[in-house]
Amino acid sequence: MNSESEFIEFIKTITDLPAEQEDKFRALISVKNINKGEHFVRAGRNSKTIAFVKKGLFRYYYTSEDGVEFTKGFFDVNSVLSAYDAILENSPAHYSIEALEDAIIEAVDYYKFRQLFSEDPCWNNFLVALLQKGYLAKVRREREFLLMNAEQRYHSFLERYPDLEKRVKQHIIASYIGITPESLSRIRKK
Amino acid sequence: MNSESEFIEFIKTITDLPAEQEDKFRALISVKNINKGEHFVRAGRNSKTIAFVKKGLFRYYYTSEDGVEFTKGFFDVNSVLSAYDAILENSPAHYSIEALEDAIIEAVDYYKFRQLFSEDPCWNNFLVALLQKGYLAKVRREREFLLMNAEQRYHSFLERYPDLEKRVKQHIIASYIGITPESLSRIRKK
DNA sequence: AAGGTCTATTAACATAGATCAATGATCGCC
DNA sequence: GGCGATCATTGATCTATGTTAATAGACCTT
Repeated sequence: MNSESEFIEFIKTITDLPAEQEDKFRALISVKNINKGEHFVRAGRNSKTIAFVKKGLFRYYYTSEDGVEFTKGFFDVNSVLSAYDAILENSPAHYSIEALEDAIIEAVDYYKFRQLFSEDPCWNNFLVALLQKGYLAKVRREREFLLMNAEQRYHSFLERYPDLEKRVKQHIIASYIGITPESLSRIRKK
Repeated sequence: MNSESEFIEFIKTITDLPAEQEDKFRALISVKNINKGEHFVRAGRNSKTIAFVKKGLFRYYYTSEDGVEFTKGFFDVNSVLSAYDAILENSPAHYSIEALEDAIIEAVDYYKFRQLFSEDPCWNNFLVALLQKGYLAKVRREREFLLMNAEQRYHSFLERYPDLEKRVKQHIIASYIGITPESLSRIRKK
């Protein structure tokens, strides 16, 4: 009997997964704990792993030259993590991925995963679905930066991530919205 | 003898294209002229066409509630145009796509194109490549909005689109950077 | 070439959000 | 349960960019 994999369950919600491919994929998975404050990816390092979040919460963030952090996004349970652009370009990641809560992930080496691609079209289907989701999220975010002021972006954050306001510190939310913690404090007072 | 298609040549630079698929795809293409100022996609309308730019220059732009335009991006010769998020969601486009110069495109109905997908994996390869490119562009742009001020974003624009400064009006460049034409004028004076 | 319509520049003022600094509130830890 | 460290709030300024408005230049069109 095989061990359970939530990653595989997740993939099955997106595409048909032949039993053979399922087994091959399962062999690539290793389960890892990441404690709050630890990193899955660090800016400046090459990365070659993708992972599925079984438990916990992550954020992606940039660090500017003068050390200020800017949060790109939040990834809760049932998300796929990766420094995908860095993997594709085989270059150091521009950003870091940090656990905001104690987490458990299922990690897979991208290059080993990539080898499955030519064996069955299900993987391309899966990748297309992931990319489309990521693309839609970025398009939405771009629209927000172009069209909205800080207060509107805060409300958009609340709508999109209704439970994160309690789970995430103010200064991290502020860095997601693109303002200072002081400004966010003032906006919230209203 | 078949007519030339730059769209097909472009696809061949990305993936192997079996002769049978090439013929089927060619049958879907219709060549169209779009004059400067005319639209390929209009915000608020459903769209179901993708197109390849043979000649000319396009921009994607949002229009805010109070009628102000914000340019998402520029698409020169050898680019693929589509309101892809709107097509995926089968919903009205949030943005418009306008010709900034007299243009010639090769247009293809997305749903007819989509029917080819199950016939050969080359189409998924092609789609993954397009999505990755789009995704990388959005990631870069998000980073710029989070980390850079207006002047830095202007210089980033100049690096990325070296020849567009001459071809595109100031107020459109300003709307891409996310500032007013007046502010851009001041930045350029330096 | 004159007139009209876009487009770009410039200046004066307004404002959102940043910065700096001080004070309070929370939270983990011995 | 107290103490230091982190985090949030608040107030006083500062600055980048927006707004408004006026002018000047560019580009058509007849």
